[in-house]
Amino acid sequence: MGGRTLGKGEELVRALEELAELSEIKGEVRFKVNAYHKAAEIARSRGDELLALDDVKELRKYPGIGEGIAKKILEFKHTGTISKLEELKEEVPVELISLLQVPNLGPKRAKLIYDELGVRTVEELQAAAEAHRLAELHGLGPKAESNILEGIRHMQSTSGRLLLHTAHRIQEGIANSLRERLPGLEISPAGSLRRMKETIGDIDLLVASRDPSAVMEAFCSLEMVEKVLLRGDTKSSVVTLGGLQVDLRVVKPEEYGAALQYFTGSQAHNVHVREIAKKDGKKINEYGVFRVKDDRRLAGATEEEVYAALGMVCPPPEIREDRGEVEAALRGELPELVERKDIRGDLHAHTDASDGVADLLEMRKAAEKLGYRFLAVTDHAAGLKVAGGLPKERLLRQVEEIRKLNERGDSPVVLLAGSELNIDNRGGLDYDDEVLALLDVVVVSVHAGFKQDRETVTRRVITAMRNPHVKIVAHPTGRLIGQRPPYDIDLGAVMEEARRTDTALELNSFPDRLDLGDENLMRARALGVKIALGTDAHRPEHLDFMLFGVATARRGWLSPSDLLNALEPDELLRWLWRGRPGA
DNA sequence: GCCGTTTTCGGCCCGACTGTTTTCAGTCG
Repeated sequence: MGGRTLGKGEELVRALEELAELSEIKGEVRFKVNAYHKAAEIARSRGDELLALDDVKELRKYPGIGEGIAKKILEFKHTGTISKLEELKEEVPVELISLLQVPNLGPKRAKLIYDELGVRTVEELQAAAEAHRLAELHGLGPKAESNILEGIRHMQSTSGRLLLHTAHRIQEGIANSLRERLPGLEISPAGSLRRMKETIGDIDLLVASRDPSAVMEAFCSLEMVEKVLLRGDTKSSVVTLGGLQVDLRVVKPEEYGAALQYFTGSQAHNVHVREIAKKDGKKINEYGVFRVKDDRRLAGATEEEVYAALGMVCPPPEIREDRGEVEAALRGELPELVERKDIRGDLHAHTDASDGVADLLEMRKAAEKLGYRFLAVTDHAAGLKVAGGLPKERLLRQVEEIRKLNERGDSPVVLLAGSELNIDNRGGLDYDDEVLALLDVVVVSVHAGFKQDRETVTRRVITAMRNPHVKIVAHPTGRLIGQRPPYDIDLGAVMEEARRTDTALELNSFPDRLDLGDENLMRARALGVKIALGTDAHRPEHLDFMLFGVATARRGWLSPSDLLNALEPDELLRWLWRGRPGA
């Protein structure tokens, strides 16, 4: 979406990525390309941190950043660009990067096709392939040409990636159907689904069995299978009725841990782990961990023993992104990640008073079923007419109802009286301070003006945060995964203000939001900003979305102490009332 | 380009598959 500008940190990431990709197309040695990619990854999670530094020595403390890249980062900081990158752009058109998105086409052939045929874009590539001009090139043939065409078609037909929530549901359906046919089957998701990434490309499943053919037979004959793409002895791929690709692999039980480790990834994590193994005279692949000198097998049955054989504790799948977990696992100092059982309540829920479908009692009952101790009722405030925002009088009545319900003392769940207020164009809120002073939890969020410039949006949010009653900023970037990009907001400034004013930022756990996302959560954690998990439930079942909130929190390395949700109701209320007039 | 209680030079992750070769490069996960 046009107007959005990138933050300086994001621009650095893009510059380093372009450096990597253009170098790759140009044919630089792979190791140099890898070094740029690695630096881009470091910048992705800690870009602002890097740009705050002022000398090469400090920058070089980050593993993966050496003299050359440190100088480039400083150059970028001071001039806004990197001369090496500008030189590369002279030699290699930057549009060629888009060709690397085509499956079955990598940097070598992209360069060849550009040099020989002048092809720069996917459209030109398709035309060249259809005219059979690719097959004439040295090193390519008719097969390669049709594979590239197939790749372009695939790219155009698949609208993109699935939401984690959707992929998770499909995976559970498949696993349950297989277990019905093969009782006691050992089956696990692998890949990005097991790492609980916010979107999933295809579903990878792993099975441990001594009878792979029975598993293959059961898998390929599932009702939800539309088409079998390939069926081998230990690996099959199918397309489901919904058009989603599912890969299933079967390994021997003694290899299950190694295979799970291997197929869970991420790629970057595995590369790093294999480096560790190699330096230690060992080798790791999908079949096990081996000692190089005599090929002796050291581990393989469980992931724990696979990592232990390399002197590591087993990092939870959610953090296997090579963002420092490998080093931490070697030191035996992995963070204590939040778990579902640590969550004592939900901090964002709607009832039928605004645009939800269930009343206070029904929502409270759903919270009881989850073993919660509190539930924040945060219906929309007066200003948000489209969502049935509550007029002041209706809100006051709801607060009364909530107080009465709590006084009855017949539920383990304490209801918190709250509101989700809209931040208007000038940072103002729907109700007066006298009304806010009656609420336990004041949540604010942006619901309009998504196209405003960075400074305006940032100022709106920061102005709202300066109201001492305001304790939580909901869905801080406003993105809808796959539908709407984040609005242009300076999150660094918002996080700084959150720390200063003791305001929590939300991790909205609704499946298409997951806002803040993993990388931003890591930034918030580094700054000591508190996070509030809320499902934004509009019906009782939505409270279950907490699963995805917790998973995302884990991907952001959050511990129970980083979350308001791990507090007991009395501790939470103390936090929510701290520093407010009338408290 | 990065990195080093086995190295300041010579390494740098692993295996499978495919298609195009004449022994292997490119791509993928």
